[in-house]
Amino acid sequence: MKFLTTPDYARFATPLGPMLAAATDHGLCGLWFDGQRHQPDMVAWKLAPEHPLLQQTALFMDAYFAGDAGHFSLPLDLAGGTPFQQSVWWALLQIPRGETTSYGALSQSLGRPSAVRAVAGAVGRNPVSVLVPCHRVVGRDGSLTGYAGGLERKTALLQLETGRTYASPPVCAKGDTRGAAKVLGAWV
Amino acid sequence: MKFLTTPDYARFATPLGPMLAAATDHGLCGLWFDGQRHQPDMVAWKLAPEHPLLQQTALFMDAYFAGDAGHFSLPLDLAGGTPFQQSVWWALLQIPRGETTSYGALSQSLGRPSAVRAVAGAVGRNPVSVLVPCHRVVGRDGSLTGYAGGLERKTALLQLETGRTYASPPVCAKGDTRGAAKVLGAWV
DNA sequence: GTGCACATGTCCGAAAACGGCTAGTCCCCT
DNA sequence: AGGGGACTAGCCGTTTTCGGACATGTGCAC
Repeated sequence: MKFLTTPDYARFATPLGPMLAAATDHGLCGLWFDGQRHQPDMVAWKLAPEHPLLQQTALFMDAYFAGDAGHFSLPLDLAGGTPFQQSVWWALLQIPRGETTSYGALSQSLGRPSAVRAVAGAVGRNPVSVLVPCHRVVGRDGSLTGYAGGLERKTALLQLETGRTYASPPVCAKGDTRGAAKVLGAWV
Repeated sequence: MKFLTTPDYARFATPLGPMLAAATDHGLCGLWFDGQRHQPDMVAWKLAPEHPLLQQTALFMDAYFAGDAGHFSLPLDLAGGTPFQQSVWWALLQIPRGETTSYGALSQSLGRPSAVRAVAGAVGRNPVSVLVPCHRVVGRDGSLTGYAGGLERKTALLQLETGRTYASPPVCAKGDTRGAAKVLGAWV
């Protein structure tokens, strides 16, 4: 995750915890939860709470978490990332609010049916959380499988969008202590 | 239970409750009571109440439940199912009206004397109820032991065919609460 | 450069569980 | 003795479950 120009950034609060937003001249280039994986290093970034786009973003997120389903029209700058990743991220934008898709279906729609795992990796590195709805991608069997911001947040986001309740993520999935430790490490 | 061509189906009433009949180009491929176990999923089936064979079937069942013992000559399509299952189903057709046989005797006549339990499993998955007389197979000691459409219906069918009265099935056989719950769930 | 780890899905083989059973045993009760 | 009920161990095709092997682009540590 590298940016051509040094982004401006700002922080704001949400019901799911503080978020960090970043913008370049071309648009919003990042939106991360605190403690999220794959965060940028922010070297030489400029704090700019009064940046118009960042303020719009904060306002929009307020509305979003209030349940407002309005269409968002903030300019996005997804130039950071490989061509493959970008194609995945743009594809994510096609998933309508309230719906979910699977990693397999997503990679099929990208014309790379067998690159499921690569797609999953790209989804996980989506720089603009929530707005680029990587949380709408779930396992073929409906299981949530993972989220860079933590499964709790993925659950909450889907619940907010669909109105349905989702099973809370297991503390230790399938006896995989390694994974559980990671999840805990990110949160405790 | 899978069919090569998507069957046509129709529903009609009987004294033992509504039935669902299904037919392919080759003949009658299914006849189920409402709530019967091992029902097909009916994906992409076509409702066709005017289908000649289905109408014949309904008429025949009317006559059957009226006590008419006439020989039936509807074409059957028993192609769904494994070779083993098909051999069992065809063997069932050899049991004359008014008679019963046992699972053990049936498996002996099939040349698999020790495959009693497997035969029982196949009998239970007979797709064409009543016409393929799986209800004429009882336990070695005369007990009715089971019926996918519910023991009440098995009792009624045998009573109709033999004129004899059968002991009504116990609400809770041999203290097996699990089984009893299933039966209740299917019927209530 | 090399190797490894990933927010997975599909496929395939092996193993286990599951029945619309039965015959044999053991016990208890006439 | 003899009959009936509870319990057990085999029986075997089918279904379900489980585990491993593959495929893939990328970032990161050596």
